Amino acid sequence: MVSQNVPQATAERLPLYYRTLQSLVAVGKTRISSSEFGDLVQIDSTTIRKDFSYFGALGRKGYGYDTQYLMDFLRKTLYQDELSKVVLIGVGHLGTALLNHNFQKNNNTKIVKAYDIDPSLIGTEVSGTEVHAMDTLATDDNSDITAAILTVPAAHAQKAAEMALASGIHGFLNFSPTTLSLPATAYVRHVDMTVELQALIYFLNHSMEERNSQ
Amino acid sequence: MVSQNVPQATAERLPLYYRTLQSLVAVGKTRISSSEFGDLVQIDSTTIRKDFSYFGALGRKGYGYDTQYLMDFLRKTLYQDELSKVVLIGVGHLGTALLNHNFQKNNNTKIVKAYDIDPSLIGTEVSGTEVHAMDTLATDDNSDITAAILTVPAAHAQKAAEMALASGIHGFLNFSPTTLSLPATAYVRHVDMTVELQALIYFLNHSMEERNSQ
DNA sequence: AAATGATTGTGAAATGAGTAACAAAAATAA
DNA sequence: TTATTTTTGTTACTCATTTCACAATCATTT
Ligand SMILES: NC(=O)c1ccc[n+]([C@@H]2O[C@H](COP(=O)([O-])OP(=O)(O)OC[C@H]3O[C@@H](n4cnc5c(N)ncnc54)[C@H](O)[C@@H]3O)[C@@H](O)[C@H]2O)c1
Ligand SMILES: NC(=O)c1ccc[n+]([C@@H]2O[C@H](COP(=O)([O-])OP(=O)(O)OC[C@H]3O[C@@H](n4cnc5c(N)ncnc54)[C@H](O)[C@@H]3O)[C@@H](O)[C@H]2O)c1
Repeated sequence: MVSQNVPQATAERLPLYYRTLQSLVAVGKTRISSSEFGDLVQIDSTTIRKDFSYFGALGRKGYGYDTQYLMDFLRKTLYQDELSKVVLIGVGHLGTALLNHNFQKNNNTKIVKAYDIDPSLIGTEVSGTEVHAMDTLATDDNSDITAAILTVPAAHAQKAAEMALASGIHGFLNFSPTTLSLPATAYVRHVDMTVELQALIYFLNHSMEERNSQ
Repeated sequence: MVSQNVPQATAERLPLYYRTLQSLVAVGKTRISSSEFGDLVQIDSTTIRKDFSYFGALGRKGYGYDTQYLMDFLRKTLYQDELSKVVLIGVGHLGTALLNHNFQKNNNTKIVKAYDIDPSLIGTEVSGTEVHAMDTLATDDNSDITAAILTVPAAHAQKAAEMALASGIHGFLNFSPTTLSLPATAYVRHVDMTVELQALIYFLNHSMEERNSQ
């Protein structure tokens, strides 16, 4: 498989490239150069070319890249053309926002069900997604589920992740502000909005200082 | 100022360190070694020690770090002990979740007001935060505001950011799936949940392949 | 008070990512 | 057809970050 040598940093940019190509195809743009594409996503054109080169020669010299071809290639690379099913655990404020958002529109990805412990939520539908009881999670067969989105309070995130793992889920997108300790068979990505906001404020404070002192 | 030589990667870990120290202090732990702390946040202990070393000698050899002291130090470094005011633009599903969450509890950070274009929202309070009309944003004086959280639809993010910039806001936490083009005086952080989910699925697919082929 | 053990702080080495430079190739123009 | 322009793919280089290795230092035990 080609993809074994793809650097982590490159792999993390692919979804952005894919989404940007979708927009380009949608507005009827059939070709684009690495520099124009780079301007669009605010990444150096050399980085773009290098990223694509890990997958072979996707462009044509003197011409650029065919948007439709590149988009199709990335779709296959990212999803292997299969629908990825995910579950959401914790139907609170953030969980409800995510259910409403629905990732399916542009990606081969769907939240197929949700879990919560709140009896008043269990059995209801939130934005068309059924809410199941947390009790059933560990014993359910979720081996066809790619990933779980964790939007439970921090104190319950570890336990919830373990239950999901027991049901056959190996991927986790953790929105709660806590680190998960899971066996190496699991893969966790952590989206920490609080940290993002704090980091933003830190950089603002310190870049201002630099300007003042110069 | 010491902080001029702090690498970006280090600066981005500080908020996580700070929050973890808060938990440790809360449960009464008074000292911790870099390796125990590293286990907790899942970062190599050498990286932890090196990160702290950019700020001078914060620990004691043969002993470790004093949690209270380190926490206080990081609070001052991160916030300079001033309350950071932020605004939120776009009181929809995600915006409402963020307003409800309220970052103030653990950080010196507060969402002081919100903006939206929806007439049915303008003038109301959402989770205790007043919603202002978008019309007034560009002409408001927001020079005391550190950052704007952008939770408007992608098509409106650029315009909203420009208006906020005009009102004196220079920091942006952009949740919409689009790249912002702003002058160098602005600092933007992009939280793209769709990209996170796609990247997660990509890594799952490809690490599985590797396992199968080995 | 001396010996032992723990743990930091830090140069040096290794890894990884981003950037620059440019030959090769294809497209386009003359 | 030939010349010129465009733009890729890639090699070499630079920069940033992580990891290694270990002396220096402090805490703790005897
Ligand atoms: N709301 C935000 O904007 C925001 C921002 C950043 C981080 N977060 C984090 O996301 C997580 C959820 O935030 P929220 O604002 O949606 O909280 P919330 O309290 O609104 O929702 C939590 C939901 O999880 C359910 N729950 C509680 N314990 C559970 C368990 N053991 N198993 C299954 N479900 C359980 C609750 O019934 C509730 O529906 C928290 O960890 C929070 O820190 C939220
Ligand atoms: N909801 C999610 O979980 C989620 C997840 C990932 C990304 N996002 C992104 O976050 C953004 C908001 O998502 P959402 O689900 O909250 O959408 P939403 O439609 O629920 O809310 C959007 C809000 O913005 C307001 N708005 C629209 N145009 C505006 C303008 N020009 N100026 C000011 N306010 C304006 C609307 O009145 C509405 O209140 C979108 O860009 C979305 O792609 C959302």
